[in-house]
Amino acid sequence: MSDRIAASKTADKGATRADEVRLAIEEDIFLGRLRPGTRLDEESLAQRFNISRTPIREAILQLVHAGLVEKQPRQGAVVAPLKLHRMVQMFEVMSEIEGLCARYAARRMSEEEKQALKRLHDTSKAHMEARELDAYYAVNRAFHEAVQAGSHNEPLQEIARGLFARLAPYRRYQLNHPSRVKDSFTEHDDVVEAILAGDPEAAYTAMRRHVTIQIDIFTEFVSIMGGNEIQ
Amino acid sequence: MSDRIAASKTADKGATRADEVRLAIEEDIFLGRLRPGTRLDEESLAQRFNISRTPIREAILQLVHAGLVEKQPRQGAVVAPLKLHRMVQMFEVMSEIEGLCARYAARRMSEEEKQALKRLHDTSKAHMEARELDAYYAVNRAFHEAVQAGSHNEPLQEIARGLFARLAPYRRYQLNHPSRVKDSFTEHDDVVEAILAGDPEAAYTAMRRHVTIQIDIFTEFVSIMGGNEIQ
DNA sequence: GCTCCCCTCTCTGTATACAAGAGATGGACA
DNA sequence: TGTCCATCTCTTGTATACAGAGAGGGGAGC
Repeated sequence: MSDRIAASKTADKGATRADEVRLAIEEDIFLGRLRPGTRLDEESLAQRFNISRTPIREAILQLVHAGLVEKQPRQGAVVAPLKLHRMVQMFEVMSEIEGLCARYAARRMSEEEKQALKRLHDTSKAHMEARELDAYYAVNRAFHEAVQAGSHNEPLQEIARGLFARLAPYRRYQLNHPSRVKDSFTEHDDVVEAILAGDPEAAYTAMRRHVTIQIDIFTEFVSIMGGNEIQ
Repeated sequence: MSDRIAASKTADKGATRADEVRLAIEEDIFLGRLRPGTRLDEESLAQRFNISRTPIREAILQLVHAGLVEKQPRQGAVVAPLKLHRMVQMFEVMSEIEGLCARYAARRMSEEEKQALKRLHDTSKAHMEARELDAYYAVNRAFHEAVQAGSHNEPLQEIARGLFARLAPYRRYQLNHPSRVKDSFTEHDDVVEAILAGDPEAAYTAMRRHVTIQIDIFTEFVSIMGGNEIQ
């Protein structure tokens, strides 16, 4: 399994082993190979990546501060087992943060940025109509990132990215919902229209509603699954 | 200088050396003993705290992820030298985040929390009238933290704390401004009134304005100092 | 005299060895 | 048979040793 590092896409020149390990574990969490609650044993990880425990520890620390992993002194690290009420709170914040991004984007996006956003949106329409779920999901993410970048506020983007990363492990449950893709597209439509028109409040409202709806879907999913801790 | 760790206030049972070092460096940054741009040499720090480089490295990593320190692979760590435009962006986000906290607080604070907030506010009034600047500053921080806690949204509080930590090194410039304390108190007054009355939008507006004013003061300070990078 | 290249030296990144705490396990006693 | 305590083991935290990358200085060439 030590080929994992070599397989890492981001072979940055200056990157350290710790960075590579972090990316690999991050991906494992995102893709569900490492599920919330899973113990991260330093020694096993060291063997898996064929390196010493030192860079493993650094990688885990980075993940702890990204909120993806929890760690108690002398008691090891586990993939963050999100409590339901905390997830709802995170979605709540996410809706405000993304709404804020949209508001700023409506005011600050250049004409080029607006056209790029429009193109992304059109691409997603094609994927929707072709029922290409994975592709739609990918473009959906790019769409949100474009709006975040359009805010022209780096700290805000960092916050949005951080929240997205922490919610990502759970997001895969969402687009399975029947007709969700079509609704999602319609909501995006409102956002794009408001941003292109340069209407900050409409953009804020549209984006905030779009993300808020995800909370409903998520809680619905959870109520079906039962339990107040998702593992 | 190795007594620094022993002198640490938070002698938590489970805390590691790395945590203690992090707290110590954090305090140095907040109090201006370590100024933005200062190089953090692992070996010197290890000698200063009389421990090995390993926990020092972990502490630095934690500070990097808190945004207080910047680090390039193989080129060491420096206390984050904030660019002016980034600082303004951070204040911009901070005003929205704190406004959001106030909005939620107006809806969600219990009667006990509201009374505690009122008491804090009364205390700060006493300090203002007695012209006790440091005491006012301390209570001011407690006031903001109380509102944040009143939001009953942990991720939101974490974001607010993170931004506060990153802005703290520069905040000391602010309350020196003539009559700032009195204005600050008046603005707090509006916030308290709105929260006690349970008026979310008024609370949001009042808090947002309170923080936004700090941007003006800050940019004024910078324009006096000149330069677009603060060291 | 200036510039460019190479060497050296310092500091970071990684490996490995050691220490210490937390949980598990087994035995003894009630 | 159940519970409590001691010990033991396993994992994490820390120290130290080693390796390798960058930066800086000195010398050679132009």
